[in-house]
Amino acid sequence: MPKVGMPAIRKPQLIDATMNAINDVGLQKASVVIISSYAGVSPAIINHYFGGKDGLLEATMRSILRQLSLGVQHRLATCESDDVIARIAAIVGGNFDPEQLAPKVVKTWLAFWSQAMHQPQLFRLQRVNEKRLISHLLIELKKIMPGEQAKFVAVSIAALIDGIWLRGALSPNGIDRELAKHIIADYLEHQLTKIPNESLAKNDLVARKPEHNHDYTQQF
Amino acid sequence: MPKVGMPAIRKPQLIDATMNAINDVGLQKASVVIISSYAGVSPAIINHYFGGKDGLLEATMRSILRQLSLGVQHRLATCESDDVIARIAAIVGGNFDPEQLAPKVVKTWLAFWSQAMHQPQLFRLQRVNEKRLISHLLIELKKIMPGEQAKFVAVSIAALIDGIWLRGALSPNGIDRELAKHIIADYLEHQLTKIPNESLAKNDLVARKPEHNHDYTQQF
DNA sequence: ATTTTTATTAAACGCTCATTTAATAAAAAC
DNA sequence: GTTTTTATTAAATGAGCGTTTAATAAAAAT
Repeated sequence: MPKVGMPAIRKPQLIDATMNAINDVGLQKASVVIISSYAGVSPAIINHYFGGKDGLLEATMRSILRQLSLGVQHRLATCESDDVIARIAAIVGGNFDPEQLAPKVVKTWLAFWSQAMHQPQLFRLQRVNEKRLISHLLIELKKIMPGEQAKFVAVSIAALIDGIWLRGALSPNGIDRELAKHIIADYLEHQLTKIPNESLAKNDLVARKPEHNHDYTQQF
Repeated sequence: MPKVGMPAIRKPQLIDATMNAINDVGLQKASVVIISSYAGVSPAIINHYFGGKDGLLEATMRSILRQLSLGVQHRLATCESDDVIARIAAIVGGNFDPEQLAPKVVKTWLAFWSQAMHQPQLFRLQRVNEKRLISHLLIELKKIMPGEQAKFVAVSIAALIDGIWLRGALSPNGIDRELAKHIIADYLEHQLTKIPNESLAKNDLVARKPEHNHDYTQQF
């Protein structure tokens, strides 16, 4: 008994309609009537495919997160595994992918970001995404600097990504991809001059003089 | 005919109730019934004092923004006007003031941040606040580095502030004030080593080798 | 060819929302 | 001390919400 429903069109169609509705009227006013009218179908069909409005919203967020993840993966795949700087640029570039910067995606992102604080399922998705970004950065940074510094730099770069993204989201001009990459590349370049000498020897990842006792990656 | 209504308690009381309601149930579910019950008054009184729910929300955001502005002003007032690093630390410190980091303030902030994209009045408030931060930073940075670099550093620090703030807002551990200050101080320290020599002479603010032709402060 | 399952909708349902109305009581003005 | 203004509420109002129901038609399975 095969379980594939014929119209595999409906789900993506409704997810896209959700983003367009949020783009136009905001999450607060994006009712099932409005969303389904964007998709040209009946409101009741949202329950049929997603079990309710909440299910549709969660699926929409998942869709955006998956797209982001794929973008980063693709870019990483084109880098040599020992070219750390290129790989960090790939991670950053993936987060500033044109598709991620489309107004409807940006507005949907931000809506969910604020919504996540009061909806456990969205909150979990958000956290997974945050941790993955930090984790990707840490893997690369630890190849070239002590663990403590790597954590510090990872949370700093993550903050820069989110901060530039957030500021751009509310700017009439949108997000300037090239400026974003420039700021972060510049930051990384400066941090590289700070690597203690003995860490440049292979396999030496011991942190020296840890100024904080924090686990930065837990903090964020 | 004096115009001062007696209960000047009501407005702040309702604004505080609004933040508490948003903290507990989120903006989406913070109805006038819920908010007014937090304040222990009738829902109708919101219309009396604020002309409607929108007026109350705008007043709440104004209240938070004014508090932020005052915090920065106070800290700046305790700095010598030529101690640029201390003054930037004051601006950063004001943005990470304990009062601004209270959960109810953080959640209200974030709710408005996402709401602002679809509500012109909130959007304007948001923009004014963003521009003021950049402006404060620029005034200080221009004292010690070329204009182009100052703009670049200003938007970078602003992005760090917002990014750290945003990431912390969604972290179970909240925002780590000291780590935030450390990251930004560290960033600034590195930028200071990059100042071209002739700019260290007094009154020389000419930008050299502008790599971008952007006006960064417009971009954000 | 008949049955069963899936896709879809229009309409109804019950609920909650923000706002208005009408009324009352206290305060201020005169 | 009477009038006017202000503060406050309970109740009514009407619109909009997400979801359910009942019905239909198409597709798949038998």
